[in-house]
Amino acid sequence: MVHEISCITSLNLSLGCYNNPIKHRLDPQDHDRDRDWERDQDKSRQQPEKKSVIKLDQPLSSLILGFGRDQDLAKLIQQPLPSIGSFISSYSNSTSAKRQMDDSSEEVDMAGDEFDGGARKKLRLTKEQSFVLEESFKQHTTLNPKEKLILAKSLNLRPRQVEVWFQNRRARTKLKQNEVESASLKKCCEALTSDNLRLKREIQQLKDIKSSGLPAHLYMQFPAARNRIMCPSCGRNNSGVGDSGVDTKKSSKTS
DNA sequence: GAGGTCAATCAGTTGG
DNA sequence: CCAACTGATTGACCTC
Repeated sequence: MVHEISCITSLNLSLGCYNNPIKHRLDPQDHDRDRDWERDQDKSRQQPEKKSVIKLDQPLSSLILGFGRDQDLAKLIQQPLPSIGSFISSYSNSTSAKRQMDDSSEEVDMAGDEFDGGARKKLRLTKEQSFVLEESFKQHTTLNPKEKLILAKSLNLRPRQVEVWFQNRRARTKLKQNEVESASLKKCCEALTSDNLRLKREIQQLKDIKSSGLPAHLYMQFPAARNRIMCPSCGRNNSGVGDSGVDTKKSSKTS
């Protein structure tokens, strides 16, 4: 399988997001936390990048190799892969996103054009960034501070963004899991309800037969009396309940 | 109190 | 156009 990822990095904003003039409600703690990181990034933010096409026979396979905790993550920043070097997330709006897809050959300097008209633009992680985050998440659903920093640095993201990604990922994984669980519980409940209904009908049927005055050896030939009933909790099959409601299999054993 | 996670929510983007 | 997805924020709570 060949993954072809087109990176129109000239259209991406190389982490200029930190100057976002209208980034509202920024957590002051996060700001402090990320300040040092931003200073580091300022240096590497300058070089404009050209469009590059990355072909991955095995998508970033070298990254998957043993994502241990710190040491393995540390390998990320040492990766010579061009894709790692060009992990540049972008703030996109519908127009810029379209431009990225439709007009990929044209170089547009977006560095000073992150927000037009005061509209908030949303960061979209690149495929590569998402991929690495996903792989990392598969290994560990939480990050320690060191891992967070390493991952952030390797992906050209703020530590806070990595943190938020993991938070959201955990929340949404849990949500999906709950949906699956509730669906299966609903199915189970429906099955039990219909089973309960059937059993009630059978009991009524047996009562009717019994009240008709037929001898036991005759009415036991009716389906309702012969049916084997499976206990939903233990999964054991019980013989049809007679008028006493006693498990006939058990009673025959004991007698 | 610092630093972490989680739940709830908002809001921009995307795809049908 | 709308539902789904997803990045981001906020506040509550927990642990050390």
